[in-house]
Amino acid sequence: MTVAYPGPAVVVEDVAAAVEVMRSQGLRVSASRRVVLTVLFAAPGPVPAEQIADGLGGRFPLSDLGSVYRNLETLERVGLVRHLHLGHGPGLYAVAERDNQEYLVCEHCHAVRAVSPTDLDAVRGRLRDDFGFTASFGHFPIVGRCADCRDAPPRDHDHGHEHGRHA
Amino acid sequence: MTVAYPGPAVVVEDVAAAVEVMRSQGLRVSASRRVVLTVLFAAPGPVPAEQIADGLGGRFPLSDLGSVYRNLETLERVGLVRHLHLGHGPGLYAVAERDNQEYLVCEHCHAVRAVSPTDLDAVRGRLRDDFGFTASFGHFPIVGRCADCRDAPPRDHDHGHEHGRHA
DNA sequence: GTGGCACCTGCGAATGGGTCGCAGGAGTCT
DNA sequence: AGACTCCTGCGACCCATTCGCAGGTGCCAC
Repeated sequence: MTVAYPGPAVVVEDVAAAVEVMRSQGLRVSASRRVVLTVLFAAPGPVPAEQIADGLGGRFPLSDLGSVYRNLETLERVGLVRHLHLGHGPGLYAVAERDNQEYLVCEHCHAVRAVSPTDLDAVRGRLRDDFGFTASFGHFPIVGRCADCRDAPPRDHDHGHEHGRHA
Repeated sequence: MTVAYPGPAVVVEDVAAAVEVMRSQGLRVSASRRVVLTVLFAAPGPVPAEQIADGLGGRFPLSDLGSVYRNLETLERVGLVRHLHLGHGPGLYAVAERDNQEYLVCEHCHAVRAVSPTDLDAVRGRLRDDFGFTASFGHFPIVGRCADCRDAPPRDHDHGHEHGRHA
């Protein structure tokens, strides 16, 4: 990880278009990079690296987790991929264009709600007005209680093994 | 970690008072638990477990990191301690009463700004109004750009090895 | 003040997520 | 087709944290 210069998100809507971007950036188009992109496009939301290495349930076998991480980093550097951290648990990766969203995560039921950045502008505005701080909830989401769990008793407030369903 | 039932924060202002709470909870007051508390009270802000095991620069030598983790968990369960995650990097621990704060972390210069929960009520209010979501920024802070770094170019957006100074 | 028993400690090994170095393999350009 | 890199797979490694176990110790009762 540690993406030195995460480029601005590049908009592509399929693997072929992503491959074009890769070529235009001087990156080689290898089989494993195609698989990484294929899995990311096929996934319903952000997925952990290990799931990418599994090749979407064995349909696209990929051998090496280390290479997956390197490819994710490379693809993130050119802006095709992004990653985020939902609480604890492994980092999650997604196609940048398809996932330029910000997240609200319920610490109780682990539900994940994706919202478009503009929906959070009012919140961001308050933070800027009150603290001169410009928040971004893409990489580290907002954690708290969703409406359903507002009054639920505390349970445990650590580990994020379960990746809540997306709303 | 994985605190099963993090009790409500217990308010104590020194090690002696914390020891009282421990006794009242049926916990044994061991030397190493005293050291953990002493270090936490002496620290200027949240500190990683390893720094606790170091015993505040060797002044209070503690042998075993594993025991430190176990004690932190135990003390957190009774509400004397809490922990949080500032970006990447190890978890940070603090005396619950002294640190019932919420945090804003700059992803660029890693500065950490502690604010009292009430100062974020307006922000929380917007989130509740707009999404029915009750946010808490104590365990996972708000990440973004502080005023100084608002217009700085992107640099890297991962790893939090440096624990920014507190504001 | 001395047992005794459960709890706590220290140690070491293990786990999970992620990175790195290296040697060989495969895109790409000509 | 050749050559030059980059990319891959493998294994070792790192860090933060957890776990199992055997032995030590705080605390309560007598």
